[in-house]
Amino acid sequence: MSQSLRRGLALLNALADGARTLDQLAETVGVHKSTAMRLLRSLEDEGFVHRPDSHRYKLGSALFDLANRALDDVEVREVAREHLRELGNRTGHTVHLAVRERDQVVYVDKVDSTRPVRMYSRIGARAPLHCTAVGKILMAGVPEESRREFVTALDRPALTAHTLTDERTLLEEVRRAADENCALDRGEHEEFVHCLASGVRDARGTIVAAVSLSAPKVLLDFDELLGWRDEVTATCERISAELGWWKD
Amino acid sequence: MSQSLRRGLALLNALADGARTLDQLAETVGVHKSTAMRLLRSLEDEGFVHRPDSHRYKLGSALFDLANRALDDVEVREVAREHLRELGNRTGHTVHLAVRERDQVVYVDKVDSTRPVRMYSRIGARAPLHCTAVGKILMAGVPEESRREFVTALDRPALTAHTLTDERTLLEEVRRAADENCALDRGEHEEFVHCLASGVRDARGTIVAAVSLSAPKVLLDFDELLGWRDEVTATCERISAELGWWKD
DNA sequence: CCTCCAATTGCATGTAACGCAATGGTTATT
DNA sequence: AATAACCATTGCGTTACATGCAATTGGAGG
Repeated sequence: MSQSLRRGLALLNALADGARTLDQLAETVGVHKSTAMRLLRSLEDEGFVHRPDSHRYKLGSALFDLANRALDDVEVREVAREHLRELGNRTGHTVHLAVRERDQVVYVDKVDSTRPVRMYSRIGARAPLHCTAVGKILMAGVPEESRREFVTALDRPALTAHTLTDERTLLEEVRRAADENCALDRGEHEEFVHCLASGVRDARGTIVAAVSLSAPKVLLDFDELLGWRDEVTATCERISAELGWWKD
Repeated sequence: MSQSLRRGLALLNALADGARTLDQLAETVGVHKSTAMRLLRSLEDEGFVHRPDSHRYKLGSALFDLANRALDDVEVREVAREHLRELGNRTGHTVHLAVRERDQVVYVDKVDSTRPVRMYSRIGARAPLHCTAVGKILMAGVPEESRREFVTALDRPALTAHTLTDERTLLEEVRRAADENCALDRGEHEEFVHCLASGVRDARGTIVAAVSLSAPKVLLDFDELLGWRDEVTATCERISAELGWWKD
């Protein structure tokens, strides 16, 4: 179904990690190079692909444009921006804003750490729900009646030695996240990084985003991280308030 | 050629200004709704489209991801980042980093003005070459032998009363931009905004990007703008130096 | 319970996309 | 300078794929 569209998208994905030549692209996508060329031509006409010179293909600006317009569409982002910056300044650590998309976390904004040792992350990056602090918060936002089912259905691969793969334990963590509006990731996603997250609610009380503070363990030990807890939840409450939510 | 791919991309464009329903989308791209649905399904599978609920389609996170990875690929961006920030802090006005893509300017980074009156712009946005300061600089980067031809071939619509539509005048401006590494836009793109730009060179001496300072005329009169000229060119020289260029 | 609106599926048709192989242009190699 | 290697591009014949239609399902609201 929509073979050529899928192939076109595959080409874009292939281009995501740098410029490629036609043959390489044809190869990685698994089509004849003439086919690849015709697809690329369409992509180029629409500005999704750019050719700096005749035998190199790169991603084009239509993509930047689209993505940034789409990010504008994430209303919470604009509201949160200033608050995230402030949290970043106060703590000096990396701050993320994340939303849920199906069974994944999507980072929609971030404030970089001011410390020399920075984590690598990128707006638009995605991560699993089960092993991230933001993920736990966002799962806590799933209506209680379907939450169990949702968590059960989730793929829960162990990404580090600390990843919670057990359904019961994870459900318990999510419940706690829901109660306390605070969740943790103790190196469950990346061995040497831990995070603390809290949720943002809109006017209807639905959790629409999560804010997290992350740092390499070498820079910030666990107790210090917990020490920022109230700052993080307060930030979320301020954002929620701007979105029209009143804490009952 | 690649009809379905083109249609798929058209769907993405249609989604760029907000969530839409299936029928609306089918309508705007001019296909039967069953066709639209099948295309959307492919887009959704690949994460380019997201359905928050069953009858709304939005742009998906694959797009954010792709775009931000592509932006990482613009090497000059990373190098420039800090310098732009500094220029922004020093001047308090909006700073843009732009590259050329065919016959357009693409903004790849920006630092927002600290003033209450902000201009609206967005990373990934595109603009014409002939009526922007960055555009003139980037055209100055076109090799001299083909420059005339390039400028001539350009569409030069008048966007404001001040837009230079005349080929000779524009060529002259571009030549001056090349000589002085400085170009101006006196409300030629947006009536009430003026800009000053300068170029960034890579190790081979090629102009790979332009840095501009923009402000609404009400905030900054023309002489004040010119007063920042040396700051802007110095910023570009620092960036160029980091890219391995030595001024001869 | 019925109505309305939007999403979805099955099916028959024809076109649009495909792979192939040959050509043309540019850059490296001897 | 000649040749090899690489990459992009085009014409062509074939068929798989995408399409529009019309009927069906599913949900929201009265």
